[in-house]
Amino acid sequence: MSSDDTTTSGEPTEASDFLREQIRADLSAGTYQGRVKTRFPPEPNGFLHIGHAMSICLNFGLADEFDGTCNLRFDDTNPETENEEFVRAIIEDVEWLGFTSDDEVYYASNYFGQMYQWAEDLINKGLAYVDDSDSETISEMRGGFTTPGQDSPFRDRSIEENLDLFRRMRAGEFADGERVLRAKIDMNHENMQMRDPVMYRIRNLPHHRTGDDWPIYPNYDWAHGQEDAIEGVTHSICTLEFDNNRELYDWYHNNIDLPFEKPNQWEFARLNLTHTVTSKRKLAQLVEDGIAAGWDDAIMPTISGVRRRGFPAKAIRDFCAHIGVAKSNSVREIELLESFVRDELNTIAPRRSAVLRPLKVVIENYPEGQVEMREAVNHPGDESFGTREVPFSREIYIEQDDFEEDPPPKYYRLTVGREVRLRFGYFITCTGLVKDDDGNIVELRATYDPETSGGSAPDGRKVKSTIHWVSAAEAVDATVVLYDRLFTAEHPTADGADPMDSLNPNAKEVIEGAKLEPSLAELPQGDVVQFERTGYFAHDLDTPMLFHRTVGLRDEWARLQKRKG
RNA sequence: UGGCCGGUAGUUCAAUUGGUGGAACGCCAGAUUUUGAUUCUGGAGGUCGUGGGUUCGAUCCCCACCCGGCCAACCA
Repeated sequence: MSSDDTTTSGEPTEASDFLREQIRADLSAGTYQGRVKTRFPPEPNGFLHIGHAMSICLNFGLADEFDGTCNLRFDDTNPETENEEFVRAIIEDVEWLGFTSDDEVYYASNYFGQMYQWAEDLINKGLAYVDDSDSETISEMRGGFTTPGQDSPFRDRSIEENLDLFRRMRAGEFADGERVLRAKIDMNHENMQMRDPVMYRIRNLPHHRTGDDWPIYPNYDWAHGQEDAIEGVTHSICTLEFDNNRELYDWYHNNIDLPFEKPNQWEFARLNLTHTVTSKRKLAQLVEDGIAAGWDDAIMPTISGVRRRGFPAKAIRDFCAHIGVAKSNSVREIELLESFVRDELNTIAPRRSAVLRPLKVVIENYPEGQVEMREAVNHPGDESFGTREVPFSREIYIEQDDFEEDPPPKYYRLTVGREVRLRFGYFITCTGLVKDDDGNIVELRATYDPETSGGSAPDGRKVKSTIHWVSAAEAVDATVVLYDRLFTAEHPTADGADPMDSLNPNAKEVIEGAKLEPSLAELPQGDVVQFERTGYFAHDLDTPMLFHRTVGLRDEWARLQKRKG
């Protein structure tokens, strides 16, 4: 696999951090004969979330920068939770992020045979034994941080007996949980990971790739480092919480015959975001509880979710490059990610007109039945986007927010007696309003000034604001979904809190009957455009005329209102 | 409670490794603007966790303490 060449664009200066320093040091010292090989090793037990993007960009990015390679490898060692659907989704997400699989995809399950062989080697060296204890007993005998562990009564079995028992485990003679294979290290080690860790457990369960071939499955520590070694990985980069596992990682390597030089494990801080959770278990719960329609619902902080929502892959890559690799636990502000999304979308998204909450305006001095085409620029900052024509007529819709019967101070938009500019249209003056029996404003009356067709008045008079609109008869209807932060708590899991307690009931607002300019009926699904003045919107991947607001525009007026309380 | 990792603007990270601390986002103000957007300019904002020590000089080295994270699954 390799990344496309846009990955490192926008980062002209070579980044420097403890990982890159290390790689440069290894390179100049001639370690691994100048090879650099990394890997991204997801377990296929859920969809990738935004936190994984960091690891993906790091591993593939590093390989790219140092002329190395990066393997996409599925750490599929637990048949209880894994499946093919997750494998497919993960491959799709990695590719979408910009890292194409022009090479093969790797699977830990392909190495079960080799791992088994190495396990027998360890037994033969007297460094592994079969333990008949149940899991509670093993746990109790492991001791605690300040109390030593106790040797299992099965710890000193003969090599022959261990070999026989292990082969029978492999042959499927035992029930789940009946026996395990353990490394024989030190039951009084200060690092708990080293107190005779379990290498294999019995699970009489079909595996999505190996079927019923194996009744025993390797545990993480026994599997991971060996997978790295088999693939010739040089720099095995994982998150901080595996720090304690590094000693074990090394121990295994030091006690088996490696096909390549010993890989090294390095830890960096996982990416956490405010107001979101990045735990597969919690994400799975959102799906199970029906809060999300699926792992790829636009409300989800998964890669597939934010893709549906309209986040550009480049924005995510730039975001990851910007925050870099840290060695301390950190939580990034979701606003920072959004600012990268906004920044990217600002340069690539064509502008369109759409009225989310329509209020009809009848322009009384405009001829009935007449429709004229107005030229609108597709991007005010980039002429190459060209122009398009939008229909204008006597009856239009404007945003409900753009009219106030009793305007607060500094409100520049429409009110009775005030003149504003219609974007790409004329100046109009509101002359009156129509209310229903309940006192709701249902329609506005206005007049337009034909002299202002060019966007300004010949007499030089100014207007304070420009509002967007859509011609009523030609408008197309759409459903628009607005999103707010998923969790109201900044740190939803802080102090052991249940994130579900701070789930934002207003995280999703569905607006039916939005009025869009006609050209939007032809917008390809998946495309993202800017609805002028209201934000960036993605045309849903599956449902036509369903739009997700990717992110809003910066809104000075809203900020002003909020500040006033 | 033992081991390991970490503590630098509001926030998250930098600082070529002993020579009076930078960026981004956020915030504030101004300019431009047919999006209250974009763009541009400027500004506020720091007892480098605390206390000692070494040194001409410490964010950096040493010691102690405080705070946060991870580790006692047959999950990864």
